[in-house]
Amino acid sequence: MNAFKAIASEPRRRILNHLAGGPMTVGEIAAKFDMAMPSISKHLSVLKEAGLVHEQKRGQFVIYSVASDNLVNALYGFLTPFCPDARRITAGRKRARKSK
Amino acid sequence: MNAFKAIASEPRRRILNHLAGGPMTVGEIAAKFDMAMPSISKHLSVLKEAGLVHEQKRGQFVIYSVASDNLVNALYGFLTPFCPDARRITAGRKRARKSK
DNA sequence: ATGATATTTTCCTAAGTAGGAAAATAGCTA
DNA sequence: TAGCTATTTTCCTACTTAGGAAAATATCAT
Repeated sequence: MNAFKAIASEPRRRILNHLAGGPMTVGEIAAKFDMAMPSISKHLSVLKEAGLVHEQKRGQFVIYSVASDNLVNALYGFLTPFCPDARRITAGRKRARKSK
Repeated sequence: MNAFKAIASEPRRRILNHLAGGPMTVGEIAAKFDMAMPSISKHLSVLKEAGLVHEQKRGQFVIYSVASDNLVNALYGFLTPFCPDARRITAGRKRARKSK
């Protein structure tokens, strides 16, 4: 159950949540976070290892997407409205989507 | 959301699961795990900090119990039947209860 | 092939964590 | 009080992780 370790990290939870806005490339994700791309890439590989995201190569790009079929993800999505911290992250995502 | 970090550790998930059998003292818990009592005690304090267990002092004993009102715990309980690893842990608990 | 862009890998350092042993604390009982 | 038991705290070592910089890889466009 690596998924628990994967979501134990706040940066990864934020990435996962940002990714919930739809499939996107590593660069698009990195642009939204104050973190170097290699670090983002490593977090993504942890999430992939845990089965929480899917990866699809498109030319030079790698498109990541939430593994919505994953039960843990589903539960986390369900949990979000109830947890202050998770809610804060979600609020940030909505803000980001609007301002785009 | 320290709960995620708390359940990211397999020993803590096992402790939590063992504790689901009912309230018990640190010694009773430690007896079931191949780990020194101080280590168990520290794991319990992490779980308590995360709000996943309750603590009640009874003389020289400290009785711990699952914080069943905690949403994360509830979700973990729900998740158990679906996850191979979680199921293995649960099986261990049932075995332990029967052999008592 | 050359150059440009996207991503990952490698290597490093700083920080966090797990677990044990021994000491400290708390509370019971005589 | 002293002695006993239960638990926690402190201190230590080994291991893991996060994150950045630089190098390597992959793919596209010329």
